[in-house]
Amino acid sequence: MMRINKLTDYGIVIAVRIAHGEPGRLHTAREIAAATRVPQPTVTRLLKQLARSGILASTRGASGGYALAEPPEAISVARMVEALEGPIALTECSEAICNCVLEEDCAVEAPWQTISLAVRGALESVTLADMARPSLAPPLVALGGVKA
Amino acid sequence: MMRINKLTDYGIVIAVRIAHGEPGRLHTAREIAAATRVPQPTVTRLLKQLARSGILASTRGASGGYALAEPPEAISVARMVEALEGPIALTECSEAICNCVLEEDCAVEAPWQTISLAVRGALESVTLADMARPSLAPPLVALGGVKA
DNA sequence: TTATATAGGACTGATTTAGTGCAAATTGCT
DNA sequence: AGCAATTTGCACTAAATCAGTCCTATATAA
Repeated sequence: MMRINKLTDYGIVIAVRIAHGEPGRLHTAREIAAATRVPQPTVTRLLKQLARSGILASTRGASGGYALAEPPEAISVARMVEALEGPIALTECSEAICNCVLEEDCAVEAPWQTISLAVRGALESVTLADMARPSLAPPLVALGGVKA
Repeated sequence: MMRINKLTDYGIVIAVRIAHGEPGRLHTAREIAAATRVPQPTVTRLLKQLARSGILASTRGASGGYALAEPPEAISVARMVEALEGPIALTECSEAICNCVLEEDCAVEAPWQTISLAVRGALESVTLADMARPSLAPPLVALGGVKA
């Protein structure tokens, strides 16, 4: 396991979808729901969240919609993950305040912070542009929905 | 968020606890529960799991208990995480078979695999020995339970 | 044979996550 | 001015996962 949650995954798929279009174009929640097959209320929620954290720019009213607020090269996966599910911290102890009531063995804390930083680095180094451009990555067979 | 679950965290704290003692010594579930303040049934469960995956060696019967099956330098955090919560995969798509029913935008898959590998590398590079030796890490202030 | 431990599984309650729904605010078009 | 399309912001429900417990069987030392 050890996974980011499904909503975050969807959120990124949605952002990738928007990145695919021409830069300035506006995308409505409905359009994206249809294209990604993610249920519309969920799409709506994710778009709001991404807009609130400055990754997407929203335009209200009729013929409104969402567009990227910055070029896709400037948006890291780390930023999207943080926008969608909060600070990247693998254990409770790697966050600011340690609530754990374990013994002094909780000196385990420091290594965890090191690990969290490394993970963060990994997420930081991949951008929305990388995600949107499928086959620049090594031949890893990117077929969705093929079952067996 | 994006965290490993509490049980995995406990499991590692438990392993660290065992690593602290003299190499060959046996530790019972009860002893470890008392030392770590993790409820005993939970400790029992985690010890079993760690033993089954070969990280701990168990001795049954009276005066039995658990010990590390290998030197702490040989046991990576990645291995413990995998023992406790299965393969490290950030999204469903980064596992062997992709079940996602999204559109072809699921080319997102390949970058995720890259990221998963990086994360795995981070977890791989820290060993139980590192975790057990608190202050070799930079001065990151390792105080457990301090609230405000 | 008895007390102490691990082994393995089934079960339950609590927490989190995924998904839905609705009323308000904003804007373009007629 | 009024209507339709669209985002905004919350509140709510159902489902999945997680944390924790318990029970029975097996092994070993004394």
